[in-house]
Amino acid sequence: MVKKYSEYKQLDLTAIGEQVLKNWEDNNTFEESLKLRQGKTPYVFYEGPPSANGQPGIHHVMARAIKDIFCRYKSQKGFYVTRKAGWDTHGLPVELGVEKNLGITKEDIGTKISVDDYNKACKEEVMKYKDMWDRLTKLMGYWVDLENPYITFKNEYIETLWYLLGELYKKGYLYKGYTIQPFSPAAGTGLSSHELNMPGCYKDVKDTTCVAIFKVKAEQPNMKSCPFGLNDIKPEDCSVLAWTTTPWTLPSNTALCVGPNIEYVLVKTFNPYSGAPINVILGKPLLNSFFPEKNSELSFEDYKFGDKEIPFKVLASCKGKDLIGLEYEQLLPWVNPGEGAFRVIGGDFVTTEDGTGIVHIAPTFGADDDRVAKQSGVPPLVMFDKEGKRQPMVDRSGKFFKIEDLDEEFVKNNINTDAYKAFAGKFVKNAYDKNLTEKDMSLDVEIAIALKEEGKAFKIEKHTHNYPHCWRTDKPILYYPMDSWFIRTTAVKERMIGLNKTINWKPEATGSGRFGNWLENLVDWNLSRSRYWGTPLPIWRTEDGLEEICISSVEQLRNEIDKSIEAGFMSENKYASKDYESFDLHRPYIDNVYLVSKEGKKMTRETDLIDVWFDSGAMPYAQHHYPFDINKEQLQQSFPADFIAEGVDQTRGWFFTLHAIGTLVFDSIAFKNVVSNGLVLDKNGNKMSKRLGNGVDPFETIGKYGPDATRWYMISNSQPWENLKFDIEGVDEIRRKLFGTLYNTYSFFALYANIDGFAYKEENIKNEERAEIDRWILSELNSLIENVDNSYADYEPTRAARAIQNFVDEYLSNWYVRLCRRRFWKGEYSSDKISAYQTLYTCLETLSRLMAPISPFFADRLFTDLNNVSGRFSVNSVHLTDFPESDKAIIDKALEERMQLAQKICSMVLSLRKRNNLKVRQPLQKIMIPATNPEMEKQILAVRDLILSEVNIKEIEFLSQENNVLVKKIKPNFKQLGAKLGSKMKHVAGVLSAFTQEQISEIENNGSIFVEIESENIELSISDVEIVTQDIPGWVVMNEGVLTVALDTTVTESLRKECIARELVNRIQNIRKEQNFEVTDNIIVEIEYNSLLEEALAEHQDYIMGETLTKELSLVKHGDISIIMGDQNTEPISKIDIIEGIELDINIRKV
RNA sequence: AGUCUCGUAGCUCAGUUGGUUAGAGCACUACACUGAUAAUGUAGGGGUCGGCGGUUCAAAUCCGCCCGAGACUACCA
Repeated sequence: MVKKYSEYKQLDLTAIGEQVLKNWEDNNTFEESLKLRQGKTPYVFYEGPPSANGQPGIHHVMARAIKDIFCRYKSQKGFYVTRKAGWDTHGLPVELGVEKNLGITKEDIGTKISVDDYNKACKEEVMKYKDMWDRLTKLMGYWVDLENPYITFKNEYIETLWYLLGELYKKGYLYKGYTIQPFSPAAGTGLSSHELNMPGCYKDVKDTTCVAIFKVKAEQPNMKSCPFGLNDIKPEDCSVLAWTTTPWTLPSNTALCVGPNIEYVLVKTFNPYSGAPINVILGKPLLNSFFPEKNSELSFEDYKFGDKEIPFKVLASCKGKDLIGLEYEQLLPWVNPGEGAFRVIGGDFVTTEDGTGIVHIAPTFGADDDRVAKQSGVPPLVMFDKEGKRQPMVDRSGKFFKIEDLDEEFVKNNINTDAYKAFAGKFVKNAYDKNLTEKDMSLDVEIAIALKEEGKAFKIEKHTHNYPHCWRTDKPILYYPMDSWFIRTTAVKERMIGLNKTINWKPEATGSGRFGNWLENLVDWNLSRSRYWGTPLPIWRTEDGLEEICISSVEQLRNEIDKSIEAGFMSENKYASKDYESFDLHRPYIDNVYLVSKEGKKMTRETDLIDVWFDSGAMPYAQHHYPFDINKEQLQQSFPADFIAEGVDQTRGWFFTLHAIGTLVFDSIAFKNVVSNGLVLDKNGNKMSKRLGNGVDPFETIGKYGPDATRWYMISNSQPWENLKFDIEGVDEIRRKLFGTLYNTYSFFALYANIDGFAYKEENIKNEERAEIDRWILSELNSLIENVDNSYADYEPTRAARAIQNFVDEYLSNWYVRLCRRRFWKGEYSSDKISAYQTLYTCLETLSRLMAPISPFFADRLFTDLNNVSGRFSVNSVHLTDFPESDKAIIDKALEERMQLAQKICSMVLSLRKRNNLKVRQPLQKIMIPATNPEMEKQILAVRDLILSEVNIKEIEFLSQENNVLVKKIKPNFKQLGAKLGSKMKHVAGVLSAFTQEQISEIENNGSIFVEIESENIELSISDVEIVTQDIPGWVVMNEGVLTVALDTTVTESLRKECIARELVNRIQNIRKEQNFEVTDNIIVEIEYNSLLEEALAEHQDYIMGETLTKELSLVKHGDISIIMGDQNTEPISKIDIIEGIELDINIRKV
């Protein structure tokens, strides 16, 4: 039995999704697609691991569609594309989720709940929505190996991380330092920026602020001359003004920071609190906020201490960079910070919005401060506690260190006890001191007063500013130096920048801009996190910090523990077994491991966990348990990645950590191509959020519109890296426009191919023997293949999708199928008909292969529906076929151009008909086209028949340009003339627009013409201008660009008869349809007599009968039709209206 | 605050190296077609190309500033 093409009642993309998914599962199609390519060149893809502790959203469909598209595409291109899934399982959100579920806080860990149970809860929490993720992955058609994912909490995974850290340690890239982090003395804990960004944390508070006077030193070893160019002023008579909202940090000041490009002034005035004459330096833009303009006229001689208005005089000005290096005396000489302090340094972040334009730098209490101080080699002000540890001036409870808590030696050598003792032990914020209230005098005030008394304060006032508070205690936080482990990324900064330039970023700007800038401003990677649920830092230290070890494998750990047992620091080795299921590398188990140092001292693990970004950045190696399960050669099979894709928010996340670890450990990029996709917003452009309830449920969308429409919409609507405004109506539009059209085209094909038994068994008809329109659509198809192939290869899925859409709608459906319809149902099974079938079949089959990466389900259905009959491919899925190859020999650009010309002409004629009320069914005699050149005439002639039949016209007449009935219009060829004439362009344009018909003829005939512009003769050649026909008197005319079409609107008697014949055909077809005849049924027709109809029949009877499969056609007198009503065969009489105002009876029955 | 991206019709988007009527689809209105028919075509309205300034004979396009949206990084005297 001949197989039939499946025909469907209607398009149901959801059902297609489900059925095709089932086929894939039944046939293991994904595995097959891999097997098929085994041994071929690998195309390496890395899955950026999602965290399954949150539900997947529609944006995940977006990100995963992009990943899937290129993996499928490359697979079709013959590469071996393995795709290992992964799960990101560590991190704060997991901890917070667990705490919320169990109703506990961090403090309860170890008391209300054992750390053991806590970790168990984390493992469960992190996989909470795994099933949902797996379901979405399958439903949306994302092919990734879910059976063997890498999971970041597995011991094997962690072991690879330790190995990598060990490598970094060996290279000296791992070190302990400190960073300035938000710290809550009230809660005694550091805070993450995440916690700081919780609503309500930033509050307006009123604090005492102080502008301090920093006296310039007499000796200036760094300055060759006075930066202000003044010789008569001694340095020691000058001072620098700096403002602070936290006067308690002033004793820790070690530098002052100016903006290199900001202008500064030296101002002569008096100290408002002492009346002493001084010269102060401050930012010029801020001059008047300290010195009202009017006071510049006050007399210095008349000033008396206590006067409200203080005179001032600007002596000179200079740039900030000129001040760099200026040394000053320590403001509050309590503690000696050592060499290099008390200098003016430069920093980009300095503004002149408030303050003095000069920033007081206390490196221990500000992140910016710390950074610029390090850059300039300025030391922080630190003290040493009893244990010999470096400490800032403030301890962890928020007070200045008590002298008795400090190292005696240090106190003796570096502390001015007399000055410091008055302040030691005081809390820097009253909120930290149980014995104080906000009404009591704050340390800020005390210090400000002390400065005032010493003549070192210029302005003291209350100031309201926004300051972060601890979300748990509601008390202000401090920025505080905290111990941290770092990776010295700055050591390979240049290398990272260099390697980044070899990465293909989509879009390019993210790579060079956002990522590039990030690398330019690279700082060392702070690895430390004070948490529970994460990868532990594998470093053990002796208590004095003099000896340490970095463990880089479980085996090493095992051996070290054995040594430790021998030394008596441990009693048993819980890591003795080689079974990775038998132990756990997480806290708290690992914290119970104590090792022994070379000197025989006990070593304790550094309690920090590492940044979870290290987990994901290490996935290229850890997913394969490198180097324990695979060696370096094997690693190179899957490193670096050819392609990764993730949201643009990963720039500083995953993209960075992949790149950093790749560079640090392997001196290599980690990925060659990266697509960073934008956000998915709601249809109004707002971010989707639970709070707003504007999120789109991916299951609902896929359930309603099917996975293909959803994917296609997301990819085609905007470039992946732009934000997508997700509008469900758009998905429906894709369903209708693209899949609906394609479905209709397929249905059309299937209908007739089934009738004719076309199964693509015949030899391919040679291209040159095919009809013009066949050659055209095949040319367009091959152009499309090339275009789509290039777009995918360039990681431009949107371009590919749009090109396919355009082809399906504009070319295939709206032109090829429309014009070729009758070739499919009319006539014998001739070679022309076979050519039509082969052509349409080829288009559909090729489309299925082109669109397979984007709409994998529909494409597969289309492919298998076709292939089940033709058996052209031996595989049972489009995803097992190769990507189509463009046949250059079939591409005929001239043909494509002239078909476009034909389409344009048709559209113009239809428009003319419309305007003149001449329906298409009314045949008309001719159209006239002025041929601009012989080439154009030739092109049109080649497609003449298509045009004529499409617009129902008998002939085309070409008018030569010399024809003087044409009314023409001339305008300059701007691009060419503009370059030539420059500023005279405007004049010439004006002159040309005023050209008479005679002048236009002159330039046409002579090839050039002289025009006078500003009494200068300029020669214009014919190529400098564009001449178009504007009108043909007596005709209805339309023009578009260079093309002009005129229509002969005369309806002759003969044309009218022909129209009647066509009307009749139309009515008969309608009735056939109404009565549900098969398209192949032959019929007998009887119509009521009418003289006009009779005349029309006389000429067109054969045509009418042929079109409608009528075997007998007769005209019957009015009333006679009813006579045969008694016949069983009879169908009811219908009324038709083919001639204006006359209704005729008609009867149609099957033969 | 800094860095980056984006801003074109009611909506979603095109718009080549600057070149003169700024395009397409959707939606809306009218008409047509009817052997693809729960499809299709044609026509129409609708734009200070975010704003201002500059370069140029010529700017949606190049430059500067500003406004708006978003992301990331910060939160600071």
